[in-house]
This record gives sequence, structure tokens and C-alpha cells, in this order.
Amino acid sequence: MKKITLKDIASEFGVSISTVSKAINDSHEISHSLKDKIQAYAKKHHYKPNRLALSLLNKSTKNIGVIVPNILNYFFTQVFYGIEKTANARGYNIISCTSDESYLKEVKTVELLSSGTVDGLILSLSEETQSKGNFAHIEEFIENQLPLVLFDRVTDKIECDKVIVDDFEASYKTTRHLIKTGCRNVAVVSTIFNSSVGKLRIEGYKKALADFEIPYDERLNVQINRDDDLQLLLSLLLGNKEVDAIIALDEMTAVDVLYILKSKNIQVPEEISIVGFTNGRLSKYVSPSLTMISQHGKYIGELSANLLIDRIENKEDFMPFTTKLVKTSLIQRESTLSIS
Amino acid sequence: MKKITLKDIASEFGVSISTVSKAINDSHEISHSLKDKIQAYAKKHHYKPNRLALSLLNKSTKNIGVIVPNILNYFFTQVFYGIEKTANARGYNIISCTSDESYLKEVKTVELLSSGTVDGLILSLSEETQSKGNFAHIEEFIENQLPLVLFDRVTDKIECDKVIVDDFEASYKTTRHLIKTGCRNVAVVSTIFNSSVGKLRIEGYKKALADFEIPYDERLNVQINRDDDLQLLLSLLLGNKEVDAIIALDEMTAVDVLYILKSKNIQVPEEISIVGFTNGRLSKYVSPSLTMISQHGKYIGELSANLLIDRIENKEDFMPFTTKLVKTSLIQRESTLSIS
DNA sequence: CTGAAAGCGCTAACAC
DNA sequence: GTGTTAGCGCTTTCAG
Repeated sequence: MKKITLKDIASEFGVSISTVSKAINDSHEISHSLKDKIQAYAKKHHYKPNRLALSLLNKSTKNIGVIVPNILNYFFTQVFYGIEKTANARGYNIISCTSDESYLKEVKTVELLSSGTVDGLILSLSEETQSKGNFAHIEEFIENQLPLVLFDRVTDKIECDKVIVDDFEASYKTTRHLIKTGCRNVAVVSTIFNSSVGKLRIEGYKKALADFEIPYDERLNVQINRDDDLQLLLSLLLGNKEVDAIIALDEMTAVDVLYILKSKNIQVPEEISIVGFTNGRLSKYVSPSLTMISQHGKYIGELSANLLIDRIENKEDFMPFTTKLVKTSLIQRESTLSIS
Repeated sequence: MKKITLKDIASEFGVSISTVSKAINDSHEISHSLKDKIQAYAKKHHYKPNRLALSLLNKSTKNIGVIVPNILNYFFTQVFYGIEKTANARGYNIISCTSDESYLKEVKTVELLSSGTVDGLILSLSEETQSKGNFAHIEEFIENQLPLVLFDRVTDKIECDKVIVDDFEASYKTTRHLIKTGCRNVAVVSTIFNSSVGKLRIEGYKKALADFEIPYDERLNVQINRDDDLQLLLSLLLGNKEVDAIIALDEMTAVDVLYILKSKNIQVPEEISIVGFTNGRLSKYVSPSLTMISQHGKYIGELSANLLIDRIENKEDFMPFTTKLVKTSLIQRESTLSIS
């Protein structure tokens, strides 16, 4: 049995198509007897109005697009989870896409989504897009009158609602914490030095150093490219200076650093403390467990979805754009010393 | 500037709407001069045909629906990744939904998706659906002539393409491996005893025991409910008998078991070996690292997507339904003994 | 109470 | 070469 339409029901009862429509929508202008019969028939045959037709008519799809750089990253998975949950609760579906950190794929995806498939978009910029600094595709998206929420990886060049992690404060308080536990030579290992997020974290780190009158040392700021050998760069770092703490800007790197230190028989945290960004599943279970910064991904997702849907449903009122700053939490475990 | 339509362009040039359509689609029946002008105008104003209108016309949305029980589970994230990748490569978008292991949410989602939003569906049954055994919603989906691929958590009650992990073989070979390393009392800890997958794994386990003429002992088959205290049940298990190996049917449980054993000062693998299902990110990094069964999630996703899209694009030909059985790999790490 | 007609944005026969 | 018409599935005036 094929998908059933109003037309089918109409011819079945020998009435017009609009009568059927009204009957199904329980209009008062239709006689009870007819309504009952038609409704029963519709139920029996699992009639469901075609969403495409409705969307075309109402200019509202009840879909929202989500583009994240990499779904395998636990932080984004969590955000995604938060988005999905609140969007569903508010009657929206998610069209999910991955940019794979590629500028081109991001552009293509945004264009695709802007041609009528979604009522709005939640996006975290790909690394390549951020380092390129070319945002024409999202400007164009906004010109189509479609609301956009940028989260985590954002840019000043675009005016829209944003949800960002307070990365500056996060690395500031982390660095300060490390210093208070007695560390003097805090290094940073970053795989995301091109992204807005990576830069903010470096700024917070520098600010904390400055506040404690510790000079910033370029050599303690280690940038890791995709093909770089972390082991090698870490050896260089350790050869340079008496490093006593390392902040890793992502979870994977934090764990890798831990393992490299262990293989070098360096005691964590006695000799070197480690703190990592993104409190995922790994950090709790490695040994020693890692002190991490939680970004509250699920909450960020919820916030973004609510912001977007509010915007979708109040298109007339021009609310000013907001930027929500989500504070992080430092989750202390075994890889750092306690403040004495 | 609002979204631009054919109508807008038509009135701009004082021609008919269909002329514009033809011009934009580069039809030979339109004069070069007009075509050039219209195409230039369209490009300049970022004209994009409305996908909803096209979908309504072609009865093809180029969307596929994906419903997984829980996106935070790394296996499903991987499958999802695989689906996304190949669907995109073949020109399809993903509408992603989570059932949250709830029967009701699954039913609602399937119904929603069946009303014209997608060309087909990839689904892994929620645990509640499997234990309930009620598949009316997906039968109804199939009646709408929409192709369906079931993966991992499947059922015999539905005829469609399926992609499943060879869970029987997986636990068979795992159990056999453990026995060959000298273990005699292999226990199983399952949180998914209601699901098809969980049951198959128990079957494979039993078969291996039988092949080695080791009697099956009910007490070594531990079922954990969501609210149960693993620690307690494990203590009971260990009090019962000289357990020398534990197979955990999911990664989280494997890690938990490891930590509980460590807290009891039981040596892994010298006193007790551990093997877990799902080779996620945790198992490699805990200490000792865990021997795991990899289900090749990404590959399962790719396979499912290809199967579905093949079916979508060859609706006329009645290909018989296939069930693809994906073999697992046993990834040996430190939590098991080697075969001497 | 029921039906005809218009229109959402687009394409494809079929005229002119 | 260009325009008219019909139709995808549906809702919504507006007539009857």
C-alpha cells in the first residue's frame, strides 16, 4: 500500500479534496457523520499529511541544521546531544552535518542547507574556515533571513547569536591554579593554535602569568601540527627548561602527554602536573586520573538550540543578538597537586 | 534581501516563470542572450532552487533518516560517522534522531520521518523496543514503500536489509581464546541481556564452553540492570567460584570491572583476565590496557548507507533482502594472557 | 455543510 | 524562442 493522500480519500468517499482536509482537521463546517467516517478511514490507513507540502505552504520546515567540525570529538558529541534533546522537545528535527574541519565541505553544506531545508542553523566553524578567515558563505546564509547560532568556534566578523565557552577565564584560572600549587614553569601544548578557541586559551594563560609576574616564555608554548611528533616536541620542551606543569588544549593530547611522561619515568604530578581541556571519558580512567576543564557541552547544545528556536519563532521582533558565555569547571583529579 | 524565487526573476525581466526555469537549467530552447542575462542575475543574487518544491515534484528528498538508541555511545557515534560520510559522498543528507532507548520516542520518530521527510531509514532498535517485541511502527514504515536498513539491534520479525555484527562468533572466539590461555571459569557481565545482540553474545559464549566440554554455570552469567550495583554483584560473583576471566558486554562495564578488581587487589590478567566489547577510546588507555572486541562501527555505517541508497535508487527492481554479517576483531592488549 | 479556486516554488509537456 | 498549463499535496479563502 502506497502512501495515502487527501486525493485518495476524497475519491474513496466521492467528496472533494478540501472537504477531506477540513474533515481531518476537525473543522466545524463539516457534518459530524462525514467527519467521523473520514477520520476513521484516515486513521485506519495511517494517513499523515505530507510534511513537504506543509512546509512549502507554511514556509517552515521544523528542521534545524547542525554543522560540527567533527562528530567523533566527544565535546561535539555532547553538544550535539544537547541540541537534539531540546530541539526535539520543542518540536524540531535535526539535520546533522559534519564539516570534517574542511572549509570547502563547510561551504557546500551551508549552501545546501540554505535552500529551503531548514529553518535555522547551528554551526561551529571548521578549523580551516577559521584560519582562512573567509566567511562569505555564512554571510550569504544570513542574508536569506535564516537565523544562525554560532557556538564554540566563532568569529567577530559575523553578527548573530553566539554561545561560547569562557576559554580565556578557563585557562586563566587553570594557570593560576597550577601556580598556586607551586608550579613556576607552566607549558602549554596546543593542536588548535589557529582557532579562536586556541588563541583565547593562550591569552588567558599569558594573563595569569603576568598577574603572578612570571615572564612569558615562547618556548613553553608548543604548537603541534597534525603530522608532528608529539614525543619529539615534548622532549625538546623538557630539555629546554625545568617545566613543572603542562596544560594540554585537548583531551587526546593530555592523555598522550601523560603517557609520554610516564614512559620517561617522570612522576605525575610530583615532578610535572598535567591539566587538559575537555572532560571526556578518558581522563577519569587513566592512571593517574587527569585534572580536566569541563566545558559543559550538553548545556552549550541546549543553550544554542533554545537561542535558535527563540529566534525562529519570533522573526518579527528584532531582538538584539546575544553572546552567551558559558563558564567552565576545573575538575581536580590526581594529575595536579593540591594547593597547600 | 529575502530568498529569491523564479517568480522574482521572471518579473525582473518581464518574462514568464518557465522561461526563467529553462534559462537557469541551460535549456537549448532559450536564446543565448536571454540565458546569459538571466544566469548572471541568478548567480549574482545567489538563486538556489527551493529543495522543498523539487522534492515535492520528484518525490525524492535526498535525505535519509538515521535513528540510533544513544549517540553518546561510541559505537553508535562511529556508525553514525560512517553513515554520514558515505551518504554525503552519494549526495544524501542525514536527518539524525535518537531514540534514547525508549520505545515511545522511537515510534514517534519513525512516524515523523515516514511522512515525506526522508527517502529511507537506517535504524538500530531501542532496547525497550526489542524487549517489548512490538514492531508495528516499523512495519507501517515499510508499507509506505520506503526502504529500511536495520543495523546491529535487529529483529527477525521484520523483513528488510540488515547489517549485523557477528556477535555469536565474536563471543565464541573470545571465550575460546580465553580458554586457550588457560582460563576455566569464564564469567560474563551483561547490561544488555534483553537485546538481540546481548543474547547472541551469550549463545556464542555457551557454544565455546560446550566445545571445550566446560559446563555452563548460570551463576557466571551476571545481568546488570541500570540501577544495580556492579560492585556488589561482582563481589557475589567472585565469592561464588574461582572466576579467572570476565567478558564484559560493553566498554564501560569492562572498564568498571577492571577498576573494581584493582580496588580488590586482584591482579589483571594474572588472576583474572578481562575482555570487553566495543573497542572505544577508553580501553587503550587504562592500565593495564584492555583486550577488546572491535565491531568496526564506521564500516557498519558505510555498509548500511550503501545498502539503503542502493535500494532507494533501484526501487523498481526487487532485489532480495540481504543481511550482511560483519566480523569482529579481537584486539589483544594487556588484560589477557597470551596463548602459551 | 460542501466545493471550487488560488497558491506555496518548481518542472515538463505542449502550444504558439 | 517563449508562454501556457497542469500538477506535486496541502490549506485557506470565498462561493454556493
